[in-house]
Order: sequence, then structure tokens, then C-alpha cells
Amino acid sequence: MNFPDLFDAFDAAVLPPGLPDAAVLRLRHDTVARELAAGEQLDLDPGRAFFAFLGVGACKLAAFVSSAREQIVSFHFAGDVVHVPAQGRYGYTLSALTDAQLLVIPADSLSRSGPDSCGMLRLASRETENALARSRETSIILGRRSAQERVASFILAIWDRLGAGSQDDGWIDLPMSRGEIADSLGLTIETVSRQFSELRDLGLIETEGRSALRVIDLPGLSRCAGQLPVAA
Amino acid sequence: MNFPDLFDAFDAAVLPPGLPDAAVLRLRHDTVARELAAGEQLDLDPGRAFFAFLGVGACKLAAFVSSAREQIVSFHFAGDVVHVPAQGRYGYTLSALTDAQLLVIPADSLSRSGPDSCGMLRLASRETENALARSRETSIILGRRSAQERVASFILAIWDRLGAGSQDDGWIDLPMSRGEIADSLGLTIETVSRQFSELRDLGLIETEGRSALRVIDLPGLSRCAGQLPVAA
DNA sequence: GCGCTGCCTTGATCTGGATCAATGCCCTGG
DNA sequence: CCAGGGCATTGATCCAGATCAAGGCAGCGC
Repeated sequence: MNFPDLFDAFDAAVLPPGLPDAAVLRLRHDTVARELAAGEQLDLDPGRAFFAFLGVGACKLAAFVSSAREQIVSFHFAGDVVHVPAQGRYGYTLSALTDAQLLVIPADSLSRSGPDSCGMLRLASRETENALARSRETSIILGRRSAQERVASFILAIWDRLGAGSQDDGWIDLPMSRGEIADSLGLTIETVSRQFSELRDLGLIETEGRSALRVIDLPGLSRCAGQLPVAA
Repeated sequence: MNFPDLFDAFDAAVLPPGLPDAAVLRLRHDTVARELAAGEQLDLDPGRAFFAFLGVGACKLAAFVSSAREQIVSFHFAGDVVHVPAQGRYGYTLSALTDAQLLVIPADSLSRSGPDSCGMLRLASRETENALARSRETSIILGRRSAQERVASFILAIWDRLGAGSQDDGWIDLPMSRGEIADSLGLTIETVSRQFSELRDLGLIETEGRSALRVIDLPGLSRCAGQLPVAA
């Protein structure tokens, strides 16, 4: 996929319809394509915020807490828009879990003044709001839930995201390691592994090798995740 | 404080300068003042997102996780703009810790279309981004840090927020209970209490009664807040 | 002032998940 | 096809923080 194709995908999937051509052209001008190999990290000016549109592959957004282990803020997949904040108390990095292709858009390019830029601003606002909602859910999971609930929630989230349009047989491939899962859930590798085993023994999921996963009993898994019906 | 005074304070502290009068007037029209007694919760349409400008008092934004304890997402003080999300997987409530006066602004009122509304959109975007940064820091604290680090971080944050323009003697009054602190840090009341005692025994803070607090050794407290068990 | 009610503190014990310590199993490169 | 390295699983032990259980202390109504 080259820049024009990536930008077209971005335009079709994310940009609101009816934007003035001039605004789209200026955005296109400010946007840069990047290709990352698995494990590689995106090198950006840490003093500025960015949005990244992930056309192909999977990524993680992580905060450097200290030289110890990192805290993974979120995982992202093809079609996602990722908000990469400027460095504040912590520095953030976006790195590829698999080979990935993405567009990098400076946040201030979306909010640049101009009578035609309202649509862009609305886009930025919406994406930031999405990121906020995800982040608050993460906080809730990290604050209040047991290891099993965390792992079950994680599997459900990945399943939602990757299992929906998946292959006939329902198997999905986890692009992240156990260590990365642990870093996103505030657990250790060993605990994550034990919980995978336990959910397997309970007959809720199947695993094969390091990364293949299948959900057998979705309602059962939801129950393990401690999810209440949204109505209250 | 009545509505005009509150709105003036909001205008002066938050609204970007140079907004067209028409936009400000429309915003003023969509905005409602509310007064809450300590402990009272703000009753809003759960299906819509809001911003709240807190003119006077202190509030907490909490998510209902289960019928058990809630997870407190953030604390807010006079002058803050709070982002109250629409109900998603979890429901959120804003409640007063002390008697409070606030303005309630529907989020979609800031993003309403119109050539004059860019400034409003930029405002919404900025406030959402602030909320996102805070939320991600919360995630990091909840994911990776010990009880002592959490409590020390909490005290530092409150101190930053309330201690700066404080009385001559440097004492501040915590508007929230130990239980609420615990709910925001993902700990229990007892653990929070023990950590307060320990930080006191270490000579880093002083306490008096239930809510009076003074920081004695700011660098020492920062050290307590930052260290990971196995840092290098 | 007196007792009541709710927080808060402190102590004792329990336990879920971290840590330490072996293996085991893919995956790659020769 | 084999060897080696890195991730994953599994088991044993430990410990930070939860839970259980008393008191203690401020604020309030009477």
C-alpha cells in the first residue's frame, strides 16, 4: 500500500463526508506515511501530539514509566485512529506488533484555524473522545478487577475487534506476546499465562501454540469478565 | 454566585478570547447553572455527554462498576472543566464533595455546526484532551504502582491543586473521605489510612483530624511517589 | 454534657498475585 | 533435521494488600 491508497482508505473510513476539497488537500499535505516492521517503534517529535491512522497491521501505545516495565495504554488494529499525546509527565511511544503501515497526522494540523476546518476539528474531537472513553474503561479494569476478570475482558475486547470479520473457523491470531498482555493489564506474564490455562480448563476458550485463540463460550467468558448488562 | 457571575467566571477563565458574540450568546443559552449540596449527585441525561464548569466547590466523577464499590475517575476543584461522558459500558455520575456551584453545558452544544463555532470546538477538543491525559496517568498509576506510591502521588496531586494558593500556614483541607481516596486509587480504606500513617511517621507529611493535611518534605514525597519496587 | 453515629485508625490474619525456579515448546537458522 | 534461543507454561514460595475485627475520635442531636 502506498501513500495515495492509504490516504484514500483514511478518507473513506474516517474523514466526514462533505469536507471542502481545500481542507482535505491541506490535510493530505501535512500527512506522512510510515511503514514499520514488527517491533519497530515510531519516531516522532515527543513535544507534539499526533494522530496516527493505522491502515495495515497492529500497534501498541505505551508509556515509559521508568526503566522498569512499561505500561501499555492501548492496542490498535487496522482502521483505528490512535491518539499519540505529546510528552507530559510520561513519554509515549507507538510501536508495531506486526508489520504495519500508517499515516501520521500532526494534531495541530487538524485544529489549524480557518473557516473550512470545522469538520477537521470535529474529527479530532471525536477521536480524542473515543480515546478518552477507552482510557477510562482501562482505569476501571485496572482499579477494581481480579486477574481473571482482566484477562477475560482482554480476550473479549480482542475478540470483538478481531473475531468479528474473521476466518470461517473462528480462530484468531493474537499479535501481542503474553508479556505485552501483562503490561496492558497490570499483571505479570505468569499470571496471564495461568489465567489463559484456567479459562481453557473451564472450556471457555481454546488455544493453540503461542498465538492462536478461539472463544468457545462467549456468554461464559462475559460472565468471567464480570460484565453487567448495560441497563441498570 | 448566580448564573451571570458563574458564566462570567467561565468566560474569563476558559473561553478563548475573540469568540463572536453570537457564539457566546448561543452557548450561554444552552448552559444551565446547578447548585449541589455536599454529597448530592448531578442528575443528567445519561445518554448525552456534558461538560461541567465547576465555579465553586469540589466534585468527583465516578463510574458505577457494580453494586459494590465505585471507581472514582477523577477529582475536580473550582475552575476545572469536567468531561462527563455519555453512558457506554459504564454509567458515570458527577457528585459534589462539598457544596458546589457549576455550569452544565451539553457537549453537542460546543460542536454544533456553524462557521462561528470553531472556537467552541477547539475548546471542546482541548478539554477532552486534558481529560485524556489525566485519565492515562491514572491508568499508569493503577497499573504499575504500589500502595505507598499511589497515596504519595495522590497527595502530591492534591497539593499541586489545592496547596498552591493556600493559606499562609500551608495546611489544606481534603474535601474527600478516605473511602473516596481509596476508590480513586484502587485500594481499600484501611490501606490508605495505613499509608497516611506511614508517610506521617516518615516525617513527610503532617495530619490533623480527618481532613487537615500539610506536606513537610516535598522532595521526599516525590521520591516516594516515583519509585518502582525494582527500579534502576 | 452525653450518648449516638460514622468515619478513621490500628492490629491480626488470610490470600491473590508476584516472585523465584524449572522445564517445555515454537521458531529460526544452519 | 538438528541445535539454540526466546517465549510460554507450570510449580513452589513469598508478601503486599485485602479482609476481618476491635477500638478511638470528631461531630451532632438531644
